[in-house]
Amino acid sequence: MLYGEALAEFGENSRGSWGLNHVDEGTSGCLKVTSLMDKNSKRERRSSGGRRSGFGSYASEQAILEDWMSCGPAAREAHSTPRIVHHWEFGTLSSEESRFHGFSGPLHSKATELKVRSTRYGSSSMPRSSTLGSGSSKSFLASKLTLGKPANGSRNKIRSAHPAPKFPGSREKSLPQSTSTLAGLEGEPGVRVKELKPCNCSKSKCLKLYCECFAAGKTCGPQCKCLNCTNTPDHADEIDRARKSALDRNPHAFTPKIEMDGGVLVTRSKGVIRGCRCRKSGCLKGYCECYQAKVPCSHFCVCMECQNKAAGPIRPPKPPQSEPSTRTIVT
DNA sequence: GAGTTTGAAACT
DNA sequence: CAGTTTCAAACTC
Ligand SMILES: [Zn+2]
Ligand SMILES: [Zn+2]
Ligand SMILES: [Zn+2]
Ligand SMILES: [Zn+2]
Ligand SMILES: [Zn+2]
Ligand SMILES: [Zn+2]
Repeated sequence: MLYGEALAEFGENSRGSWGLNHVDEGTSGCLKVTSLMDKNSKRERRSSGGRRSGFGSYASEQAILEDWMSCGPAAREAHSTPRIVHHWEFGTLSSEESRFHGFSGPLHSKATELKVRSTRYGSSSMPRSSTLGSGSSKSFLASKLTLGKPANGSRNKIRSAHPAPKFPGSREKSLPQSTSTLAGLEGEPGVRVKELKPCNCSKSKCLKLYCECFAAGKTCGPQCKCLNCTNTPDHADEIDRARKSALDRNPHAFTPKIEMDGGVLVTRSKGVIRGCRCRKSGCLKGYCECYQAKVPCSHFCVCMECQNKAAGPIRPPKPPQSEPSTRTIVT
C-alpha cells in the first residue's frame, strides 16, 4: 500500500500526501513531506479560520521535479496519473505539528492513535487545463513537470469560451443572462439590466451558491466562461432541484445577500443574521463581503482585526449584553 | 497570465 | 454542532 511506502521512505514521524495538491491541484505537484517543511517560513498549511488545510507549495518546478524523482519508483508509478490524493500521517509528529499550526481537530489529535491515516480527495479531479490538448498520453505530472518551454505547440489552459452545443436543439447559453424562470418574475421585455459579471465556474456546474450567477438567481449567459454549466434555461428542472437544495440548507439562500438594516449589514447564513467572519483581510479587501458591499462591519460580524468599522458613530454602540449573539430572522 | 490568498459554501 | 474540504473570486506578482 501507499502508506507502507510512505512509512518506508519517510519514517515514522512524517506527514504528507501524494498526488495533486489536494488544495485545488495547485502548484504542489506530487509528493510532499510536511516534516521537511520549514516551519519558520510560514510556508505551512493553509490556515484560514480553520478552514484551510493542505500544504505549502514548492518554490519551483525544479523543486517539484527533484522531490518527485526522489520518490520510490513504485510511488512514481502509482501516481504518474495522479487523480486521487492519499494523505498520510504517521506517529506523533502530526499532532505536535498540529499544535504548532494551531490545529486541534480530530484529524490531528487522533493521529497518535491512528498510526496511519489516509484520506482520499476527489475521485476524478483533474486539472482544468487537462481537457483537450494534444494526445495526452503523457501524464499530467509529466507535462506539468516539463521544464522549459513546452516542446509541442500545445497551449495550456485553452479554455474555449464555450464549446459548441452538444445538441443542436439545446439553447444552452445563447440567451442572455436572465433571472431564473423559477423565480416567476415578470421579465420586462424591453428593459434589460446590463448583463453583469460572468462567472468562471468549472466544478460546481453553476448549480451551487459558489456560482455568482446561480446565487443571484440568474442563469448563466453567453458571457460566462463556465465549464459544464447546467445553469441554463434548458435545465430548468436541475436548476429547480439545486435551488431547493440550497434553500434547504439556508432558507435565505436567495434573499438579497446584502441588506441594510438600520445601517447594519446583514448577510444570509442559516437563517441567522450575521456579518462577515474575516480573519486575515482586515475587512479591507474584496474578500470581505462587508467591504465589498461598501458597508461597515457591524456587531453581527465576527471578524478579526477589523478595520472596516463604521467611521462616524451615527448611533451609540450597541448594547453588548442581553442580546443573543445571533438573532433568528422573523419572516 | 500564472500562482497565491481568501472566506463563503458545502460536506461529514 | 465543529471540523474539514470544496470552490471561485479577489488578489499579487
Ligand atoms: Zn457559474
Ligand atoms: Zn455564469
Ligand atoms: Zn454557468
Ligand atoms: Zn469582513
Ligand atoms: Zn463584516
Ligand atoms: Zn470586519
